Parts: sequence; structure tokens; C-alpha cells
Amino acid sequence: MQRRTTPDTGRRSEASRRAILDAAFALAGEVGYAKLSIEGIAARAGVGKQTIYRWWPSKGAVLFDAVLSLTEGREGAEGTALPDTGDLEADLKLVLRATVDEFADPAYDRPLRALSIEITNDPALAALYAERLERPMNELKKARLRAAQEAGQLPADLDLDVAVDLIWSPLLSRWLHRSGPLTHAYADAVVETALRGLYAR
Amino acid sequence: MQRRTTPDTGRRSEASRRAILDAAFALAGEVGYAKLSIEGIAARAGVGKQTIYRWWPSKGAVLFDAVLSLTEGREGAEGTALPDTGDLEADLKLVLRATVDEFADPAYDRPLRALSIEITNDPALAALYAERLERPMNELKKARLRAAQEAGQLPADLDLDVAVDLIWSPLLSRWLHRSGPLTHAYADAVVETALRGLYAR
Amino acid sequence: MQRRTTPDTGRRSEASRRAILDAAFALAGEVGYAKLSIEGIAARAGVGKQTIYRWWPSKGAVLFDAVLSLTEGREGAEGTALPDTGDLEADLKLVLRATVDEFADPAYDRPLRALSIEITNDPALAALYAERLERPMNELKKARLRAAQEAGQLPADLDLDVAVDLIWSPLLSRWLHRSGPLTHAYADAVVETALRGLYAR
Amino acid sequence: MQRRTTPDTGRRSEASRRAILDAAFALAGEVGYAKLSIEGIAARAGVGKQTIYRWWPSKGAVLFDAVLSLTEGREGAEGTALPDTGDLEADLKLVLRATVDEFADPAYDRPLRALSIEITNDPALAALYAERLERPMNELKKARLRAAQEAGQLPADLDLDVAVDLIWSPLLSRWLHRSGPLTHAYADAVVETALRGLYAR
DNA sequence: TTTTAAACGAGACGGTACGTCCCGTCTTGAT
DNA sequence: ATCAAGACGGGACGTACCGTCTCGTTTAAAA
Repeated sequence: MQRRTTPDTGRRSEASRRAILDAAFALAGEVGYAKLSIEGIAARAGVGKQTIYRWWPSKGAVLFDAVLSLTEGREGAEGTALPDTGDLEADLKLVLRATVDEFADPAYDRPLRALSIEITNDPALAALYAERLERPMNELKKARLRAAQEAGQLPADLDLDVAVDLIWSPLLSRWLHRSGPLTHAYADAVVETALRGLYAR
Repeated sequence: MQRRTTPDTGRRSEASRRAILDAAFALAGEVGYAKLSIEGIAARAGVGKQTIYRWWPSKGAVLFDAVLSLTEGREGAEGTALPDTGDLEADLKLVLRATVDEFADPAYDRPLRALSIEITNDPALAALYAERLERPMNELKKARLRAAQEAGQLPADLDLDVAVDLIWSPLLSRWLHRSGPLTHAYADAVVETALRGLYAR
Repeated sequence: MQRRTTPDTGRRSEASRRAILDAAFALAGEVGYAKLSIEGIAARAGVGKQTIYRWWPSKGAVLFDAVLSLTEGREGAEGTALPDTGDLEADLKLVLRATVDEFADPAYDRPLRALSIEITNDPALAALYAERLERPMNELKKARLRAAQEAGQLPADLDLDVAVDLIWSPLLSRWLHRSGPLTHAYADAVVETALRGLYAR
Repeated sequence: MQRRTTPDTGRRSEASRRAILDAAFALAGEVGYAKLSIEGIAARAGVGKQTIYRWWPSKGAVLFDAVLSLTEGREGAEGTALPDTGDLEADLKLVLRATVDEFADPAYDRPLRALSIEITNDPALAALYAERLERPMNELKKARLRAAQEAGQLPADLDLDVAVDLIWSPLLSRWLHRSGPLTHAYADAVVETALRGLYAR
């Protein structure tokens, strides 16, 4: 499905691959999921449809690679770790506010929404997503929490997977279903409540 | 969009309406979102396509009504309020475990998944969903939390909307993106962690 | 396949039918058989492809109807009988020369060539052609020969089918395979030789 | 286009050439014209597509060579001259009956039909066919008629080209368009009528 | 009780996109 | 240098649905 996984016979056109991924991402951003078509991607990329069908099993897989190649582009540069100033609450607020901003930008909102739909639809793609995108990102999140654990700010027996879900999934839900305003204030409230718990205050 | 909202000229065929909603729900459960079509719903319902287009603006709206009419069916019988034994934690676990079970049943999982996709896609439908389904359900959830507040189990200044999101959205996220096992144990862990917070223990 | 054979449910669009047949004939004349496509016919006719597939089983069937509707257009006006001046030889030469001229006109040569190819390919179409176009035309030809028979110019026991083939098939062969010049002189020579036979002179 | 015409640079693989022609002929016989493709021929011959495109300008040209190499295979053995027993009528009937039999054999009918279609379509191929296959065969036919002329059985001023067409084209037409039963009896009737003419009896 | 206008089932229509096949060209090793 | 293998941009295939648009045919309120 992608340069690194398949050993690559050496015949595949890198130019076409890039053009397809770029076109897919751009079109998803411009026309949205409902009007995103393989035909359209091929036309925009200046590529035959068969070249897409040859290398990707579905529209969702193309979109997945398009989003994946986006995150890989900035790997190493930034985003390779969550900020750690020692102040867990402030750091989390910073990150969640950034996520809120990203969701507010149509250039990201629409492709991510399209990918999310494909994942909801296709368990195989969901598994791929879980492995290739979700897990790496979760590791970063857990690393930050683990650092807090080691600093004695969080209990040692805290289940980090649950903790991560508690912090991040409210944003995801609000974003996907537009079930309420997705603001910096909301992000702050989520972080505060998650850290102290409902019982607290 | 539906019997109760539109005053109804009196001409509409209730039989067709029911056949359409039943067909939509059944087909969504059988073939999934990707292969759900208005053509298919009309055929299954034994109805002309125009009868669907006359009364609903989109496939998602049909699905919405189909799911809505489902919850209305059981209104009054059960689900009109969350259980309240006085033990908030136990009550929440009970409810979340039931939700986990519902998501595990393909007859519910698939239509709900299909509806979720439509909502992700269509802001207008999302607003309708928020008003007609999400808000009533959230009111029930908040009512239970408010009872706990009044019993002194939760702080008076707790933002109930955030609290509800904190408890329920992890399940929604895991379900939609299949990002991890969706078990009773997970539901329990979410409730415990949400109530006590990450700092606790 | 066509207005007259199928009883017609009354729903078919006559405008589309005509547009399709006209487009098919025109395109066959303009681009030739090799580049004649259903896609092209539909586009030229301003019609959805499905409207063609709904009513015709193959490209050849469309072309057949296009050619058929051409001959029907002039039925009654002229061509309803071969000329009969009493001079068989002169009459036949006249008809064959006209055929030669028709084959020389690209507006007829190319569609007829395309139809001929489809008939060569498709036995079902060949049968249809034999019944709907070939036989009526052969009846006209045989009628002229029969008149000559009755006038004592041809023997009573002459097999008219063979006679017709003897006169007309040389032109058809030369035309299809371009196996030699297709001229008025050739038409005359064929008529003379067929009438008198190889032994004669 | 073919071993004998091009002087042959010496680099060409004779094995590939034969495999291609055999595959083309066999496939034409098995799947018919409509489904005959260069891709299929290459696969069947175990040859790269480029090897076909390198040496032949079109699918029809391959088919032409395939048929041509067939007739060359039996050259010298038989068919190098028409039978001449002194009885022209009997000899012609013998030959035409053999032709009828050949057309009845799908292993010959289908490739020949495919080739005929290509010729109908492609004037260049028609010219090549006329020169390389039609003319040699016509020379044989005319040779037999010339012998009859010299024996005083046919008039000296008979146009042999027209005579040949008169005898052979009815069979060709019936075969191509399936416009009637193609039997030994028909072949006999054609020979008799052609020799004596329509006026006779 | 009869009229009459809407809603209905059916499905044809102009379209868009699907996923596949093949075109003719091109590139890459292996022989 | 030619070969097999096969990727490439492209065009057409025949199918599935889209949303709109007639068609008669129920059918239930108004006359």
C-alpha cells in the first residue's frame, strides 16, 4: 500500500504516487467527502484511473496514505513529542487548543472528516489507521503522561490508554458530530475536569 | 420532516412512511452504509422513489427518522431516565455496559454507524441530530449527574456538559474508529477514571 | 428493439430514440466503425448511456435501427420497386450503377460498412438483418426478375434466389473487401455476364 | 511486415514470431473477433506486447500474417492449382463445395471472419490482402478458366475477373452475412447458373 | 355519492462515477 | 539489441444510482 511496507518492485512511479496523494488531499479539502471520487482524483493528478486501482484497494486507502504522508512530512521537524514544560495541565491545554484550531481549518477539517468516515466504514482501514497513525500518536501522548507519572504528578497505577481517551475523545466527538462549540475554553475545561475528576473541586 | 413536526395535510400515507423507515433501518443493518441507496430502500419498501424524495431531503434524513422512530418506540417503557440507585458509579457503569452491548449488536451497530457517517458529512443533519436525539439523551444523562450533585456527591460548580462528554465520548470514539476493544471492563475503567480524575489515587 | 415490433409501453421517449439513431448514423459516417462508441453516440445524442442500453442490446443493434429507419424514411416515396421498362438488362444496370454510386458516398459507405461488420460478427443481428432488410430488398429484386420470367425473358425454372445473388453479390464483395475498382463499367459487365452466362458469347 | 517482405535484420526471434501468429489464429478461432486483443495474443504467446507492436502495425496485420502463414504451410502440397479434369463444371463444383466445408468449420470460419472484418475496416490491410492473398488465389482461379477458354469451352473474350467474381462472390456473401444456407447444393446451383447464365435453359 | 386533486407505484430520463479491460507507449532488468 | 514483463496515461465498456420527470391508479377530503 505504500513505499515502505511493500518491498517495491522498483517499477512504480513515485511522481504518480505523489500526484495522486496530493490530489486526493486537496480534493477532499475542496469538495468534501461526498463528492470525492477516484475519477476526480485521477483527473486532478493527471493519471489513469488504473494507476490508482493498481496500488490502492479503495478510495479510503488513498485518503489514508494522503493523510499519512502529511504527518510523515513533518516528522522529525516538530510533533515528534508533546511539549513538556513540567506543567502537565498547561501542556495538555496547549496541545488540545492546537487540535481545536486544526479542526477549525477547512483544509484539515474536510480531509480528516473524509478519512474518519472511511475508517468508520471499513474495519480493515480502521486497523491500518489504528496501527499506523493512532498508535504512534497515542505513544506520544502516553509518553507525556508517563513523564508526569515519573515526576509523581500522576499515580503510578493509572491506565494511560484510558487516560488518553478521557482527554482526547471529547474533542473528537464534538468535532465529528458537531455536538457543541469546539473552542479553546472547551479544551481547557476538558483538561481540567479530566485531571481532577468529576468528584473533585 | 416527520409526522409530528409537519402539521400533516392529512394526505400522506402512513403505511408508506413506516415501510420506508423500516426498509431503511433494515437495509442499513444488512448492507451497511456504503451500499445503502435510496433506490434500494424504495424497492425494499415497495414504494416509488418519488415518495421518498417528496418527504425527505436526503438519504441521511431518512436514516435519521428511521433511528429516531426506533427510540420513540421504546419511549415511556424504558430509557426515559437513567437508573438512580444512589450509587452514581454503579449506575453509570450499568448504562455504559448496556451501550457497549448495543454497539456490539450488528443490527444496531450498522445503522448507527451509517447515521453517524451522514451526520459527520452533513452539518444540517448534525444540527437536527443534536436537537432531536443528542440533546434529549444528554438531558437524561445530565439529570442523573444533577441528582448526584444535589446529593452532594458531585461539586455544585461542575460543568455537566463537559462531565457528560468525559464519560460518554470515549466509548463513542472507540466504537466509531475501532481504536481498541470495547468491553465492559473498558466501560468500568472509563467511569472510574472520569469520576476520580487522572490526578487521583 | 424498435417502435413497430415491441408493443411499446407508451413511456419511451421518441425524441431520444430519434436522436440516438441520427447520432449513430452520423457518427458512423464521420468516424467510422473503429471509433464508433456507445459513449460517443450518447454524447452526440444528448442522452444518457443507459437510455441506449435500455433499448438496444448492442452497438450493432443501434446501427441496424439507424440504417433501417433510413430506408423506412424513403419507403413509399421511391425504392418501393425496381424500375421495369421491359428491358431487364438496362433496368438491372441502372440499379447496380446506383448501388455503385451509393457505395462511393462516404455518408453511406461508412455506416453500411460498420453495419456489415457488426452483422459479420453477430449471428443474431445477421438474422435480424436478413429478415428486416435483406429479405424485403431481395423481394423487390426477385419481383423484377419474376416479371421478366412472366414476359418469357427468363426461364420459368430459374432459381430466383441464386439469380439475385449472382447479380448483386459481386458488387457487395468488391465493396466490402475493396478487391477491385467498383465502377459503372464493372456493374455493366456483371449484369451482362450474369444474364448470358460464362458459356455464352 | 513479414519475414519475406522485410529483409530481416537478423535480430528477430523466429520463435516469438511463430508463437504470436499461432496464438493469434488460435485465439481468433476460440474467442472470435470481438474479444481478440493484442494483450490476449501476447499473453497466449508468452511474449511481451512490445514484441508485437515492434513488428506489426495493427491487430489486423497480425491476423493477416497468421492466415497467410497458414496458406503458405500447405503451398506446394495442395492448392497450388485448381483441379482440371477437363470438366469445368465438375471441377468448379468440387472447389466450391470444399470452400463451403471450410466456412462451416469454426476453426477456419472465425479467424477468416475476423480477418474479413479487419479488411473491411482498413483499406491498407485490404490492399495488402488483395495483393498477397486475393490475387494469388484469383490467378489460380483464372488459370483454370483460361484453360477452359483455350479448350474452347468458354468464349475467348470473356472477362475472367468478372467471371471469377460471378462464381465465387455469392459464396462469400452468404458466408459473411449468413443471408441463406451455405450448402453443397447452393454451390452447385451457383456454378450451373453462372456458367449458363440467367437467360439460359 | 360523486367529484377531484393529492399522493402514490412504477420506471424512463440525462447524468456521474464505478471498477475493468485494453489501447499503444514507455521503462526496466535478464539473456 | 531484443526480449518478457508490466507500469503508465488514456478511452470505452456495461452497471448502479443519482435526483427529476412523467405516467396511469388509488384514495380520501370537499362538494
